[in-house]
Amino acid sequence: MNYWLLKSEPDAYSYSDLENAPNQRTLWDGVRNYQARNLLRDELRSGDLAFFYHSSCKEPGVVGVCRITATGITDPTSLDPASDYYDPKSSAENPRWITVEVEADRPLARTVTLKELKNYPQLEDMVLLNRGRLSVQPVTEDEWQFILGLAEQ
DNA sequence: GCCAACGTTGGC
DNA sequence: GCCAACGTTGGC
Repeated sequence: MNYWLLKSEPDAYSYSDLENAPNQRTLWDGVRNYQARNLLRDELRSGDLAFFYHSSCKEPGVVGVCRITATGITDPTSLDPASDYYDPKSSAENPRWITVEVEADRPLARTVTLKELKNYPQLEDMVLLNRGRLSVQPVTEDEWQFILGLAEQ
């Protein structure tokens, strides 16, 4: 099993929005970055776990855990001319944007803030801290366990 | 294929 | 609102 970190702006879609969604699941749509798309398409597997990270907000940080429940799904917003995420270069026959379904697993006992994550040498190689703008990114098992531990402090 | 201009992300 | 760090676009 692999671990990931998914960013979302809470004003657009927060962890509590996921908890309140039907079946506590949602399609992780709207990603329009090829590096992130390649991870969604090729690397994420059903059963993998991901941190839910709140970005561009008052207190950026990890707020919860979610689980990947389905993969290889064409992003429907890319085919919808009415969507902000519509991409005329994508089609049902040759989809350009592939995504996954996620399910809320559990909220962290507290938000582990970005500010705090920067303090620990154990996390200095985290993608989050070194490649700021990637919205889907891998987390190592050590990083995963360490951050879960922080949340319990 | 290079690279300048431009757009976006996201922390602060 | 600012701006650094990228990513994308498009002329050449």
